[in-house]
Amino acid sequence: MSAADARFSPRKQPVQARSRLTVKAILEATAQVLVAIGYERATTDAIAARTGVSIGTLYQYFPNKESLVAALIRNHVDEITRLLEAALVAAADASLESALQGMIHAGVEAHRVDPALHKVLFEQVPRDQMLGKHLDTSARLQAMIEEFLCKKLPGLPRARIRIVALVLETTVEALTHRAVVDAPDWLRSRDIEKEALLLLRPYLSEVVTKFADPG
Amino acid sequence: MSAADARFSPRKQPVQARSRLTVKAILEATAQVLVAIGYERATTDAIAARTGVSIGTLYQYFPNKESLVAALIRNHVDEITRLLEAALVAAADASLESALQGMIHAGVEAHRVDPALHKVLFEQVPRDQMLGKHLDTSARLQAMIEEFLCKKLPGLPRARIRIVALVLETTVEALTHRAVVDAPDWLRSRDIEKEALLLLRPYLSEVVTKFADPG
DNA sequence: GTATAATCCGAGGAAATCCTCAGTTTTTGA
DNA sequence: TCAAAAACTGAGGATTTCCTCGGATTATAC
Repeated sequence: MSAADARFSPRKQPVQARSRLTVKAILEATAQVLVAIGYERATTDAIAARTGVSIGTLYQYFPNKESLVAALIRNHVDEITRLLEAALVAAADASLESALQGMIHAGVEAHRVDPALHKVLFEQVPRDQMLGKHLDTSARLQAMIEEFLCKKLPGLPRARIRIVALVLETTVEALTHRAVVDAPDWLRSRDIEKEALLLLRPYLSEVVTKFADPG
Repeated sequence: MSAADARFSPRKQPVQARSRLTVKAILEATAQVLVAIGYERATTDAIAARTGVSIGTLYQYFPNKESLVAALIRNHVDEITRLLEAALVAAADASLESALQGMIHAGVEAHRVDPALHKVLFEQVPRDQMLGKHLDTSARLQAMIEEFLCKKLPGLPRARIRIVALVLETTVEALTHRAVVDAPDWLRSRDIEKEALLLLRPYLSEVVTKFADPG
Protein backbone atom coordinates (compact mmCIF):
# COMPACT_ATOMS: atom_id res chain seq x y z
CA MET A 1 0.00 0.00 0.00
CA SER A 2 1.62 3.22 -1.18
CA ALA A 3 1.42 6.51 0.65
CA ALA A 4 -1.33 7.69 -1.66
CA ASP A 5 -3.48 4.59 -1.68
CA ALA A 6 -5.59 4.59 -4.80
CA ARG A 7 -8.48 3.18 -2.85
CA PHE A 8 -8.77 6.20 -0.60
CA SER A 9 -7.01 9.06 -2.32
CA PRO A 10 -8.86 11.61 -4.39
CA ARG A 11 -8.46 10.83 -8.05
CA LYS A 12 -8.22 14.45 -9.07
CA GLN A 13 -7.16 17.50 -7.10
CA PRO A 14 -9.49 20.49 -7.37
CA VAL A 15 -7.62 23.45 -8.81
CA GLN A 16 -10.25 26.12 -9.28
CA ALA A 17 -12.07 27.83 -6.45
CA ARG A 18 -15.34 26.38 -7.67
CA SER A 19 -14.25 22.79 -7.34
CA ARG A 20 -12.55 23.40 -4.02
CA LEU A 21 -15.90 24.58 -2.75
CA THR A 22 -17.50 21.52 -4.26
CA VAL A 23 -15.12 19.16 -2.49
CA LYS A 24 -15.71 20.93 0.79
CA ALA A 25 -19.46 20.79 0.28
CA ILE A 26 -19.30 17.08 -0.51
CA LEU A 27 -17.45 16.38 2.73
CA GLU A 28 -19.93 18.43 4.72
CA ALA A 29 -22.81 16.61 3.09
CA THR A 30 -21.12 13.30 3.83
CA ALA A 31 -20.96 14.18 7.51
CA GLN A 32 -24.60 15.21 7.48
CA VAL A 33 -25.75 12.07 5.73
CA LEU A 34 -23.68 9.86 8.03
CA VAL A 35 -25.18 11.49 11.09
CA ALA A 36 -28.67 11.37 9.63
CA ILE A 37 -28.88 7.77 8.45
CA GLY A 38 -25.70 6.01 9.59
CA TYR A 39 -22.74 4.55 7.76
CA GLU A 40 -24.39 1.50 6.27
CA ARG A 41 -27.36 3.22 4.73
CA ALA A 42 -25.38 6.16 3.48
CA THR A 43 -24.91 5.92 -0.29
CA THR A 44 -22.82 7.98 -2.65
CA ASP A 45 -26.00 8.85 -4.53
CA ALA A 46 -27.56 10.27 -1.38
CA ILE A 47 -24.44 12.26 -0.57
CA ALA A 48 -24.29 13.73 -4.07
CA ALA A 49 -27.96 14.65 -3.90
CA ARG A 50 -27.52 16.27 -0.50
CA THR A 51 -24.52 18.21 -1.76
CA GLY A 52 -26.53 19.37 -4.73
CA VAL A 53 -24.10 18.04 -7.33
CA SER A 54 -24.39 15.13 -9.69
CA ILE A 55 -23.03 11.73 -8.82
CA GLY A 56 -20.46 12.09 -11.58
CA THR A 57 -18.96 15.15 -9.91
CA LEU A 58 -18.54 13.30 -6.66
CA TYR A 59 -16.67 10.51 -8.40
CA GLN A 60 -14.24 12.95 -9.94
CA TYR A 61 -12.80 13.69 -6.53
CA PHE A 62 -13.52 10.56 -4.52
CA PRO A 63 -13.14 7.05 -5.93
CA ASN A 64 -15.67 5.52 -3.55
CA LYS A 65 -17.65 5.82 -0.38
CA GLU A 66 -14.77 4.70 1.81
CA SER A 67 -12.55 7.52 0.60
CA LEU A 68 -15.17 10.05 1.67
CA VAL A 69 -15.30 8.64 5.16
CA ALA A 70 -11.53 8.30 5.27
CA ALA A 71 -11.19 12.02 4.56
CA LEU A 72 -13.58 12.86 7.38
CA ILE A 73 -11.71 10.59 9.74
CA ARG A 74 -8.39 12.16 8.81
CA ASN A 75 -9.73 15.60 9.63
CA HIS A 76 -11.26 14.45 12.89
CA VAL A 77 -8.17 12.60 14.03
CA ASP A 78 -5.92 15.53 13.18
CA GLU A 79 -8.14 17.78 15.22
CA ILE A 80 -7.96 15.50 18.24
CA THR A 81 -4.21 15.13 17.96
CA ARG A 82 -3.76 18.89 17.72
CA LEU A 83 -5.81 19.42 20.85
CA LEU A 84 -3.82 16.96 22.92
CA GLU A 85 -0.52 18.21 21.57
CA ALA A 86 -1.38 21.75 22.52
CA ALA A 87 -2.38 20.64 26.00
CA LEU A 88 0.89 18.78 26.49
CA VAL A 89 2.98 21.69 25.27
CA ALA A 90 1.12 24.05 27.56
CA ALA A 91 1.68 21.71 30.50
CA ALA A 92 5.40 21.30 29.90
CA ASP A 93 6.35 23.30 32.97
CA ALA A 94 3.22 22.80 35.02
CA SER A 95 2.70 20.49 37.94
CA LEU A 96 1.77 16.88 37.32
CA GLU A 97 -1.73 17.53 38.56
CA SER A 98 -2.44 20.45 36.29
CA ALA A 99 -0.89 18.54 33.41
CA LEU A 100 -3.37 15.78 34.11
CA GLN A 101 -6.16 18.33 34.20
CA GLY A 102 -5.00 19.66 30.85
CA MET A 103 -5.00 16.22 29.27
CA ILE A 104 -8.46 15.47 30.55
CA HIS A 105 -9.74 18.80 29.35
CA ALA A 106 -8.29 18.19 25.91
CA GLY A 107 -9.95 14.78 25.75
CA VAL A 108 -13.29 16.25 26.66
CA GLU A 109 -12.95 19.11 24.20
CA ALA A 110 -12.12 16.66 21.43
CA HIS A 111 -15.47 15.03 22.00
CA ARG A 112 -17.31 18.31 22.12
CA VAL A 113 -16.38 19.36 18.59
CA ASP A 114 -18.95 17.26 16.80
CA PRO A 115 -20.26 14.52 19.08
CA ALA A 116 -22.78 13.12 16.63
CA LEU A 117 -20.22 12.72 13.86
CA HIS A 118 -17.66 11.36 16.29
CA LYS A 119 -20.14 8.73 17.34
CA VAL A 120 -20.82 7.56 13.80
CA LEU A 121 -17.16 7.63 12.81
CA PHE A 122 -16.02 5.58 15.77
CA GLU A 123 -18.98 3.27 16.19
CA GLN A 124 -20.23 2.49 12.72
CA VAL A 125 -17.29 2.65 10.39
CA PRO A 126 -15.85 -0.83 9.96
CA ARG A 127 -12.37 -0.95 11.38
CA ASP A 128 -11.53 -3.52 8.77
CA GLN A 129 -9.17 -2.95 5.94
CA MET A 130 -7.32 0.32 5.84
CA LEU A 131 -9.85 2.54 7.47
CA GLY A 132 -8.83 1.07 10.78
CA LYS A 133 -5.39 2.55 10.36
CA HIS A 134 -6.84 6.01 10.36
CA LEU A 135 -8.99 5.24 13.33
CA ASP A 136 -6.00 4.02 15.19
CA THR A 137 -5.50 7.31 16.93
CA SER A 138 -5.03 5.77 20.32
CA ALA A 139 -1.55 4.56 19.57
CA ARG A 140 -0.44 8.01 18.51
CA LEU A 141 -2.00 9.68 21.51
CA GLN A 142 -0.48 7.13 23.84
CA ALA A 143 2.95 7.73 22.37
CA MET A 144 2.56 11.46 22.94
CA ILE A 145 1.50 10.95 26.53
CA GLU A 146 4.27 8.45 27.11
CA GLU A 147 6.91 10.87 25.91
CA PHE A 148 5.46 13.63 28.03
CA LEU A 149 5.40 11.50 31.18
CA CYS A 150 8.96 10.40 30.56
CA LYS A 151 10.16 13.93 31.08
CA LYS A 152 7.75 14.58 33.90
CA LEU A 153 8.49 11.42 35.84
CA PRO A 154 12.09 10.48 35.15
CA GLY A 155 12.12 8.23 38.19
CA LEU A 156 9.75 5.67 36.67
CA PRO A 157 10.80 2.75 34.48
CA ARG A 158 9.87 3.11 30.85
CA ALA A 159 7.63 0.05 30.83
CA ARG A 160 5.67 1.48 33.74
CA ILE A 161 5.21 4.79 31.98
CA ARG A 162 3.96 3.03 28.90
CA ILE A 163 1.28 1.30 30.91
CA VAL A 164 0.26 4.52 32.61
CA ALA A 165 -0.02 6.24 29.24
CA LEU A 166 -2.27 3.45 28.01
CA VAL A 167 -4.45 3.67 31.10
CA LEU A 168 -4.74 7.45 30.91
CA GLU A 169 -5.62 7.53 27.25
CA THR A 170 -8.00 4.61 27.46
CA THR A 171 -9.79 5.93 30.50
CA VAL A 172 -10.27 9.49 29.32
CA GLU A 173 -11.40 8.31 25.91
CA ALA A 174 -13.82 5.79 27.37
CA LEU A 175 -15.39 8.14 29.88
CA THR A 176 -15.89 10.97 27.43
CA HIS A 177 -17.08 8.63 24.74
CA ARG A 178 -19.58 7.07 27.10
CA ALA A 179 -20.72 10.55 27.98
CA VAL A 180 -21.23 11.37 24.32
CA VAL A 181 -23.37 8.30 23.89
CA ASP A 182 -25.25 8.00 27.15
CA ALA A 183 -24.95 11.20 29.11
CA PRO A 184 -24.59 14.30 26.93
CA ASP A 185 -25.45 16.58 29.82
CA TRP A 186 -22.52 15.26 31.77
CA LEU A 187 -20.26 16.21 28.90
CA ARG A 188 -21.78 19.64 28.47
CA SER A 189 -21.52 20.54 32.14
CA ARG A 190 -17.90 19.42 32.25
CA ASP A 191 -18.56 17.65 35.55
CA ILE A 192 -17.03 14.74 33.77
CA GLU A 193 -13.66 16.42 34.01
CA LYS A 194 -13.91 16.49 37.79
CA GLU A 195 -14.80 12.83 37.89
CA ALA A 196 -11.93 11.85 35.63
CA LEU A 197 -9.57 13.76 37.87
CA LEU A 198 -11.03 12.04 40.91
CA LEU A 199 -10.23 8.73 39.24
CA LEU A 200 -6.83 9.46 37.77
CA ARG A 201 -5.09 11.66 40.33
CA PRO A 202 -5.00 9.04 43.08
CA TYR A 203 -3.92 6.46 40.51
CA LEU A 204 -1.03 8.58 39.35
CA SER A 205 0.25 9.32 42.82
CA GLU A 206 -0.10 5.67 43.78
CA VAL A 207 1.97 4.68 40.78
CA VAL A 208 4.61 7.30 41.52
CA THR A 209 5.10 6.24 45.14
CA LYS A 210 4.94 2.55 44.36
CA PHE A 211 7.19 2.31 41.34
CA ALA A 212 9.60 5.20 41.81
CA ASP A 213 13.13 4.14 41.08
CA PRO A 214 14.97 4.71 44.36
CA GLY A 215 18.18 5.38 42.43
CA MET B 1 -41.92 -3.16 17.79
CA SER B 2 -43.26 -6.26 19.43
CA ALA B 3 -41.37 -8.57 21.75
CA ALA B 4 -40.74 -11.01 18.93
CA ASP B 5 -39.71 -8.58 16.25
CA ALA B 6 -40.27 -10.19 12.89
CA ARG B 7 -37.11 -8.61 11.61
CA PHE B 8 -34.89 -10.49 13.99
CA SER B 9 -36.85 -13.47 15.21
CA PRO B 10 -36.44 -16.88 13.69
CA ARG B 11 -39.29 -17.61 11.34
CA LYS B 12 -39.55 -21.24 12.30
CA GLN B 13 -38.51 -23.06 15.42
CA PRO B 14 -36.53 -26.26 14.86
CA VAL B 15 -38.36 -29.19 16.39
CA GLN B 16 -36.35 -32.24 15.40
CA ALA B 17 -32.85 -32.94 16.61
CA ARG B 18 -31.57 -32.66 13.07
CA SER B 19 -32.71 -29.09 12.59
CA ARG B 20 -31.60 -28.06 16.06
CA LEU B 21 -28.13 -29.14 15.07
CA THR B 22 -28.48 -27.22 11.84
CA VAL B 23 -29.41 -24.02 13.62
CA LYS B 24 -26.50 -24.42 15.99
CA ALA B 25 -24.14 -25.08 13.11
CA ILE B 26 -25.40 -22.02 11.27
CA LEU B 27 -24.69 -19.81 14.26
CA GLU B 28 -21.23 -21.25 14.68
CA ALA B 29 -20.52 -20.70 11.00
CA THR B 30 -21.80 -17.15 11.32
CA ALA B 31 -19.31 -16.47 14.08
CA GLN B 32 -16.51 -17.98 12.04
CA VAL B 33 -17.36 -16.01 8.93
CA LEU B 34 -17.69 -12.78 10.91
CA VAL B 35 -14.29 -13.29 12.47
CA ALA B 36 -12.75 -14.29 9.16
CA ILE B 37 -13.98 -11.53 6.88
CA GLY B 38 -15.81 -8.99 9.05
CA TYR B 39 -19.43 -7.93 9.31
CA GLU B 40 -19.72 -6.00 6.08
CA ARG B 41 -18.31 -8.62 3.79
CA ALA B 42 -20.11 -11.49 5.48
CA THR B 43 -23.00 -12.68 3.31
CA THR B 44 -25.75 -15.15 4.01
CA ASP B 45 -24.57 -17.19 1.06
CA ALA B 46 -21.08 -17.46 2.53
CA ILE B 47 -22.50 -18.46 5.90
CA ALA B 48 -24.69 -21.15 4.39
CA ALA B 49 -21.75 -22.48 2.39
CA ARG B 50 -19.55 -22.54 5.47
CA THR B 51 -22.24 -24.33 7.43
CA GLY B 52 -22.57 -26.88 4.67
CA VAL B 53 -26.30 -26.34 4.15
CA SER B 54 -28.14 -24.66 1.33
CA ILE B 55 -29.12 -21.04 1.44
CA GLY B 56 -32.76 -22.07 1.56
CA THR B 57 -32.23 -23.94 4.79
CA LEU B 58 -30.66 -20.91 6.40
CA TYR B 59 -33.63 -18.76 5.48
CA GLN B 60 -36.05 -21.19 7.07
CA TYR B 61 -34.69 -20.29 10.49
CA PHE B 62 -33.34 -16.77 10.06
CA PRO B 63 -35.13 -14.09 8.04
CA ASN B 64 -31.97 -12.14 7.25
CA LYS B 65 -28.36 -11.49 8.07
CA GLU B 66 -29.18 -9.15 10.93
CA SER B 67 -31.13 -11.83 12.76
CA LEU B 68 -28.10 -14.11 12.67
CA VAL B 69 -25.90 -11.48 14.23
CA ALA B 70 -28.62 -10.55 16.69
CA ALA B 71 -28.72 -14.13 17.92
CA LEU B 72 -24.97 -14.16 18.43
CA ILE B 73 -25.12 -10.88 20.30
CA ARG B 74 -27.90 -12.15 22.53
CA ASN B 75 -25.81 -15.16 23.49
CA HIS B 76 -22.73 -13.08 24.06
CA VAL B 77 -24.50 -10.46 26.16
CA ASP B 78 -26.24 -13.10 28.25
CA GLU B 79 -22.89 -14.70 28.93
CA ILE B 80 -21.37 -11.44 30.08
CA THR B 81 -24.35 -10.62 32.26
CA ARG B 82 -24.22 -14.05 33.86
CA LEU B 83 -20.56 -13.67 34.67
CA LEU B 84 -21.01 -10.33 36.39
CA GLU B 85 -24.10 -11.46 38.21
CA ALA B 86 -22.27 -14.45 39.62
CA ALA B 87 -19.40 -12.25 40.71
CA LEU B 88 -21.72 -9.87 42.51
CA VAL B 89 -23.60 -12.66 44.25
CA ALA B 90 -20.33 -14.21 45.35
CA ALA B 91 -19.15 -10.88 46.70
CA ALA B 92 -22.28 -10.15 48.66
CA ASP B 93 -20.59 -10.66 52.01
CA ALA B 94 -17.04 -9.90 51.01
CA SER B 95 -15.04 -6.76 51.63
CA LEU B 96 -15.38 -3.87 49.23
CA GLU B 97 -11.91 -4.53 47.90
CA SER B 98 -12.46 -8.16 47.12
CA ALA B 99 -15.82 -7.29 45.59
CA LEU B 100 -13.99 -4.89 43.32
CA GLN B 101 -11.51 -7.60 42.46
CA GLY B 102 -14.39 -9.91 41.65
CA MET B 103 -16.01 -7.40 39.32
CA ILE B 104 -12.74 -6.77 37.52
CA HIS B 105 -12.11 -10.46 37.18
CA ALA B 106 -15.56 -11.00 35.74
CA GLY B 107 -15.02 -8.22 33.21
CA VAL B 108 -11.75 -9.72 32.12
CA GLU B 109 -13.19 -13.22 31.89
CA ALA B 110 -16.02 -11.93 29.75
CA HIS B 111 -13.48 -10.75 27.22
CA ARG B 112 -11.53 -13.96 27.35
CA VAL B 113 -14.40 -16.15 26.16
CA ASP B 114 -14.06 -15.33 22.47
CA PRO B 115 -12.03 -12.16 22.00
CA ALA B 116 -12.07 -12.21 18.21
CA LEU B 117 -15.84 -12.54 18.02
CA HIS B 118 -16.30 -9.96 20.75
CA LYS B 119 -14.21 -7.55 18.73
CA VAL B 120 -16.28 -7.99 15.59
CA LEU B 121 -19.58 -7.85 17.43
CA PHE B 122 -18.76 -4.67 19.29
CA GLU B 123 -16.73 -2.86 16.67
CA GLN B 124 -18.26 -3.70 13.34
CA VAL B 125 -21.93 -4.29 13.88
CA PRO B 126 -23.82 -1.05 13.24
CA ARG B 127 -25.37 0.16 16.44
CA ASP B 128 -28.16 1.60 14.36
CA GLN B 129 -31.66 0.31 14.37
CA MET B 130 -32.54 -2.43 16.78
CA LEU B 131 -29.25 -4.20 16.99
CA GLY B 132 -28.02 -1.40 19.18
CA LYS B 133 -30.55 -2.35 21.81
CA HIS B 134 -28.94 -5.71 22.20
CA LEU B 135 -25.51 -4.20 22.34
CA ASP B 136 -26.62 -1.85 25.04
CA THR B 137 -25.34 -4.09 27.75
CA SER B 138 -23.64 -1.33 29.62
CA ALA B 139 -26.86 0.05 31.01
CA ARG B 140 -27.83 -3.34 32.42
CA LEU B 141 -24.42 -3.95 33.91
CA GLN B 142 -24.36 -0.49 35.42
CA ALA B 143 -27.72 -1.06 37.03
CA MET B 144 -26.49 -4.29 38.57
CA ILE B 145 -23.38 -2.63 39.94
CA GLU B 146 -25.39 0.31 41.22
CA GLU B 147 -27.72 -1.94 43.15
CA PHE B 148 -24.81 -3.86 44.58
CA LEU B 149 -22.98 -0.75 45.71
CA CYS B 150 -26.13 0.58 47.29
CA LYS B 151 -26.09 -2.26 49.78
CA LYS B 152 -22.34 -2.15 50.19
CA LEU B 153 -22.07 1.58 50.71
CA PRO B 154 -25.29 2.75 52.33
CA GLY B 155 -23.61 5.96 53.42
CA LEU B 156 -23.33 7.34 49.90
CA PRO B 157 -26.03 9.33 48.11
CA ARG B 158 -27.74 7.47 45.30
CA ALA B 159 -26.63 9.89 42.62
CA ARG B 160 -23.03 9.41 43.70
CA ILE B 161 -23.36 5.66 43.52
CA ARG B 162 -24.80 5.89 40.06
CA ILE B 163 -21.78 7.82 38.85
CA VAL B 164 -19.41 5.36 40.50
CA ALA B 165 -21.20 2.46 38.82
CA LEU B 166 -20.85 4.18 35.47
CA VAL B 167 -17.16 4.83 36.04
CA LEU B 168 -16.48 1.26 37.17
CA GLU B 169 -18.29 -0.35 34.29
CA THR B 170 -16.88 2.01 31.70
CA THR B 171 -13.32 1.70 32.95
CA VAL B 172 -13.22 -2.07 33.23
CA GLU B 173 -14.87 -2.48 29.86
CA ALA B 174 -12.55 0.01 28.20
CA LEU B 175 -9.35 -1.42 29.64
CA THR B 176 -10.19 -5.01 28.83
CA HIS B 177 -11.50 -4.09 25.43
CA ARG B 178 -8.36 -2.17 24.67
CA ALA B 179 -6.38 -5.17 25.78
CA VAL B 180 -8.33 -7.41 23.42
CA VAL B 181 -7.56 -5.12 20.54
CA ASP B 182 -4.06 -3.88 21.21
CA ALA B 183 -2.46 -6.01 23.90
CA PRO B 184 -3.70 -9.60 23.94
CA ASP B 185 -0.77 -10.72 26.08
CA TRP B 186 -1.79 -8.31 28.78
CA LEU B 187 -5.20 -9.92 28.84
CA ARG B 188 -3.84 -13.45 28.84
CA SER B 189 -1.42 -12.83 31.68
CA ARG B 190 -4.14 -11.20 33.78
CA ASP B 191 -1.73 -8.41 34.74
CA ILE B 192 -4.50 -6.22 33.51
CA GLU B 193 -6.52 -7.13 36.59
CA LYS B 194 -3.78 -5.79 38.83
CA GLU B 195 -3.65 -2.56 36.89
CA ALA B 196 -7.39 -2.08 37.02
CA LEU B 197 -7.30 -2.59 40.76
CA LEU B 198 -4.47 -0.10 41.05
CA LEU B 199 -6.68 2.40 39.26
CA LEU B 200 -10.02 1.72 40.90
CA ARG B 201 -9.22 0.94 44.53
CA PRO B 202 -7.85 4.40 45.32
CA TYR B 203 -10.76 5.94 43.44
CA LEU B 204 -13.30 4.02 45.45
CA SER B 205 -11.75 4.87 48.81
CA GLU B 206 -11.43 8.51 47.78
CA VAL B 207 -15.11 8.59 46.89
CA VAL B 208 -16.11 6.90 50.14
CA THR B 209 -14.19 9.31 52.35
CA LYS B 210 -15.16 12.35 50.35
CA PHE B 211 -18.86 11.79 49.86
CA ALA B 212 -19.81 9.70 52.86
CA ASP B 213 -23.04 10.93 54.35
CA PRO B 214 -22.08 11.90 57.90
CA GLY B 215 -25.63 11.05 59.05
C1' DG C 1 -46.37 -49.42 5.79
C1' DT C 2 -47.80 -45.12 4.72
C1' DA C 3 -49.62 -40.50 5.44
C1' DT C 4 -48.16 -36.33 7.26
C1' DA C 5 -45.04 -33.15 8.92
C1' DA C 6 -40.42 -31.51 9.07
C1' DT C 7 -36.39 -30.51 6.75
C1' DC C 8 -33.51 -29.50 2.99
C1' DC C 9 -32.16 -28.01 -1.68
C1' DG C 10 -30.38 -24.33 -5.01
C1' DA C 11 -31.44 -21.90 -9.42
C1' DG C 12 -32.62 -17.52 -10.28
C1' DG C 13 -35.76 -13.13 -9.92
C1' DA C 14 -35.88 -8.63 -7.51
C1' DA C 15 -33.64 -4.81 -5.70
C1' DA C 16 -29.93 -2.00 -4.39
C1' DT C 17 -25.56 0.16 -5.03
C1' DC C 18 -21.53 1.29 -7.33
C1' DC C 19 -19.36 3.73 -10.70
C1' DT C 20 -18.41 4.98 -15.80
C1' DC C 21 -18.37 7.68 -19.73
C1' DA C 22 -19.71 10.51 -23.52
C1' DG C 23 -21.28 14.85 -23.85
C1' DT C 24 -22.29 19.75 -21.99
C1' DT C 25 -21.12 23.93 -19.48
C1' DT C 26 -17.92 27.02 -17.21
C1' DT C 27 -13.46 29.05 -16.36
C1' DT C 28 -8.84 30.31 -17.58
C1' DG C 29 -5.20 32.59 -19.94
C1' DA C 30 -3.02 34.43 -23.87
C1' DT D 1 -12.04 36.65 -28.27
C1' DC D 2 -11.41 31.92 -28.40
C1' DA D 3 -9.05 27.53 -27.71
C1' DA D 4 -7.88 24.50 -24.07
C1' DA D 5 -8.47 22.93 -19.56
C1' DA D 6 -11.40 22.24 -15.71
C1' DA D 7 -15.64 21.11 -13.94
C1' DC D 8 -20.16 19.21 -14.19
C1' DT D 9 -24.07 16.15 -15.72
C1' DG D 10 -27.04 11.90 -15.16
C1' DA D 11 -28.73 7.82 -17.66
C1' DG D 12 -27.75 3.32 -17.28
C1' DG D 13 -24.49 -1.01 -17.41
C1' DA D 14 -22.12 -4.10 -14.19
C1' DT D 15 -22.08 -6.23 -10.03
C1' DT D 16 -23.53 -7.73 -5.76
C1' DT D 17 -26.54 -9.38 -2.25
C1' DC D 18 -30.86 -10.71 -0.63
C1' DC D 19 -34.27 -13.95 -0.40
C1' DT D 20 -38.23 -16.92 -2.52
C1' DC D 21 -40.41 -20.92 -3.97
C1' DG D 22 -41.49 -25.32 -6.04
C1' DG D 23 -40.03 -29.58 -5.42
C1' DA D 24 -37.01 -33.49 -3.37
C1' DT D 25 -35.67 -35.90 0.79
C1' DT D 26 -35.98 -37.50 5.53
C1' DA D 27 -38.26 -38.27 9.98
C1' DT D 28 -42.38 -39.23 12.82
C1' DA D 29 -46.55 -41.41 14.32
C1' DC D 30 -50.23 -44.36 13.96
